[in-house]
Amino acid sequence: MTIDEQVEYLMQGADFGDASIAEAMAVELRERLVESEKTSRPLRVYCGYDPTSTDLHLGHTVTMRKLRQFQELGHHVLFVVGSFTAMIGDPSDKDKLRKQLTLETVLKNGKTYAEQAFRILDPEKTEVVYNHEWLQKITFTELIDLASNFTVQQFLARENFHKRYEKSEPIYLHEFFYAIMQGYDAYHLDADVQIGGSDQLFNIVTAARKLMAYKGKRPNIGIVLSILPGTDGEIRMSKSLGNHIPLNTSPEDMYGKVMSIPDKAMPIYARLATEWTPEKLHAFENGLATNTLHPRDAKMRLAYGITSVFYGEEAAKDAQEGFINTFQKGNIPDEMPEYQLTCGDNLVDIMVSQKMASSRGEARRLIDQQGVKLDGEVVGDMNVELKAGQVLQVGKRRFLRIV
RNA sequence: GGACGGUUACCCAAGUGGACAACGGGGGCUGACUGUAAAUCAGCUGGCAGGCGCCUUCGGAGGUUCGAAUCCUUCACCGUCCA
Repeated sequence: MTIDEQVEYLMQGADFGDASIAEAMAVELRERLVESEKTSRPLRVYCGYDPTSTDLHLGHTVTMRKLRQFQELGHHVLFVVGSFTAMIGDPSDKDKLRKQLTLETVLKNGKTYAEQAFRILDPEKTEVVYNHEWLQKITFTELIDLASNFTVQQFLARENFHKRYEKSEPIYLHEFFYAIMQGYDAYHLDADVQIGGSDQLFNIVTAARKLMAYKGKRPNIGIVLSILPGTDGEIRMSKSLGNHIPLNTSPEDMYGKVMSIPDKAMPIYARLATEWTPEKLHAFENGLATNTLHPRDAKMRLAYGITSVFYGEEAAKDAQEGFINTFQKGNIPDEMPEYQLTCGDNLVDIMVSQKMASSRGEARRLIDQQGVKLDGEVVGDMNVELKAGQVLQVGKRRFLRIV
């Protein structure tokens, strides 16, 4: 790739919310790539992850994939586990205060984080570091020195603080330190580039650059990426909102979940969650925009693309075939859980015990709503006799073979 | 330390003595339709129960009342402001 192509590739999916910042960052990135090539010094690319939970989802992989792109181009990645910052709680992604965690929890979570991250990152070119190792040692004197570079107004200008301030909601003093800590990470690690979601714009571009400059280092370049929306297509993907696509799931489930996103979310998923090249991406977007690509086929391509990243081509293909067979043709899937019928079992009980309904009331409701089928026939009577060999279907996607 | 406000189901949010298992929205589920688990439309969404019956729920614990999410007491947590 030429340098210009590299810049395009690396800036793909970026969203600074302001064209002039985007332009400035692209220019700086270009300069540094040129420099790196000349001196054969790989760039140090930093992204921090606060391990507040253990299960990664597709949203977390957006920045990881960006790191991966840098690795492909020969650069060095610093995977920072926010072992200290997670204890403070980043105010960026919420308009509410996040609860603080213990170091023990954070370290444990961090470990599983890094493990899952290596599905995407190249371990050879990744350095995993924990920021409590240096942040914990900062003295009050140093902190005051750092803090004196910022004004309260700068922080209040930031949207999420501003909103809370307007609504008279609490803003804790320690939340201001979060940005300073993140900036200190970049300084401490000699980062050339820092990756983050667009909620990190302030931390990366304002705080870190300012702090690095103050400490006599060259400010890092920020690459601020769009936020991946959840399966609802609206709000950022998050486990607590229940709109996430987990990494630890089956290929079928991942494929299906991608198929369930709204049509309008397809372009952003393609941009942020696939490994597609800029050309492939453009073709996809153009196809959708000009209606030459059928939305259903587009989404299938997307689901396939995303699933194959995590499970490989084979599994993605199987998942796709299963999807076509079951949902498009309405056939019964090849594989499904089995249930050993015993004398006296009735339908409602089985549905509950096999987790096809969360309560007997719900099971009845599903039957009433004609959502339950036996061998393809709608069940009208909840006292039907079950026989071995039958296939029980609840809704569109829950199946059980009676044995 | 003082003044005031809050705590409702998965989430947001109504409800200020009875008709409240609790408005509305989101989410989830089911159905119709379709282009897919998209969009749209309709229904469902505490538990138990083969009828309209019972049980648990509105921060916790007590109390008043025939009757409370609603009133009183007290405790806990959260918040804003003043000092």
